[in-house]
Amino acid sequence: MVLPSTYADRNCSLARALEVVGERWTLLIVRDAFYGVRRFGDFATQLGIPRASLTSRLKALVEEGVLERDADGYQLTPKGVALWPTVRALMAWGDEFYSPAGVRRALLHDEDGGPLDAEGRCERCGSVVGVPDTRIQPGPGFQPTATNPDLVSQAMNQPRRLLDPIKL
Amino acid sequence: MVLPSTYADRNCSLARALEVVGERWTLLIVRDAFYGVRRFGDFATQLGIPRASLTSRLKALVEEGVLERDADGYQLTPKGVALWPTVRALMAWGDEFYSPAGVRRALLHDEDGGPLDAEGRCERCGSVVGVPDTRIQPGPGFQPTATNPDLVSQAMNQPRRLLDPIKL
DNA sequence: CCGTTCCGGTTCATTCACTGAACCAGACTG
DNA sequence: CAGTCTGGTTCAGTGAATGAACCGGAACGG
Repeated sequence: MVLPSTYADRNCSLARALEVVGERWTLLIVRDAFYGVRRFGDFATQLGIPRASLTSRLKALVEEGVLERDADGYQLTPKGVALWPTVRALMAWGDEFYSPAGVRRALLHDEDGGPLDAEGRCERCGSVVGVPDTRIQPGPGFQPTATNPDLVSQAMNQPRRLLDPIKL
Repeated sequence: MVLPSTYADRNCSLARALEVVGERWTLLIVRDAFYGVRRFGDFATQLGIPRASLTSRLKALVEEGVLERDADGYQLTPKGVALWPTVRALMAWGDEFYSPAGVRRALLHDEDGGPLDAEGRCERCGSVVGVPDTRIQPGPGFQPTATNPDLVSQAMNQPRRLLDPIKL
């Protein structure tokens, strides 16, 4: 089962979408890609995913056109970037019900620093903020890891714009 | 593994959310609950999920407070209803990239019949439409099944409001 | 009463995928 | 040319998903 293969209901776009991004790890890989992770080894260390699983997931995502591969590694295609509302909605749900101290990662409009509302609109200037103009940074619910984190995580925890490639 | 147990990154709300709704079938069960499915047997026949898997998923969702069980079966809690933006975003993504003929299920404001935009706002009256006021019905990309579908699917394919229990 | 059906499961053997550790090959580096 | 970094592949062990069969209580039906 490269993909979770045919869910029965052919009329459900949700089922179709889940065949692509519904497997364990897949959406976390996509999230890392939004954070600017590009290289195989960086995905592996940051997620703690077995390398064999990572290979299989990356291959599937490239075949589906969610990621594309170039000399620098893997990055999101427009189709992959279109998954942002999904990722944002799930993160918001997780923050709401599993992070009593507040959001772990805050989303801001990079140009004016205004916070984004639930629909991804800047509360300061009112415009709909595109993915590359979105800044992500630790929020009140952020918990610094006791053990010193790997370099990739350190880079990811700095305020940064989405899709900006991580340089080490 | 009742839940996909600890993804490494404790600072990611997405990982936390996926521990709850990230397993195969789980989000489809939640979707069916939005459609008004309540009974064990109805979930089983509509999804084609193995009954043992269904038992395990329903139990996990009840334990997590996403569903609650009563005499009529299972239904969404407020925490479960809060998953609607996630489900909507994934359905929209699936429609956009895997349904060339148009959306398979259209979302409308039940009161005035106006279509909903990407953020769940009624394009006719402009108000943000709550989940119980959302009507769902077959859209242009809907494909009637060749084989005659089960009664549950038949009921689900009629225009109906979300959360309205299915009566057979 | 007794038999039947419906419903919501459980049990169990099989299959399949995920895991983690080890291995490997090409590119670059000193 | 030896060593290391990167991006994998291989493989055995384990645990979860699958599907078919079984089960027990409640609600009919005669």
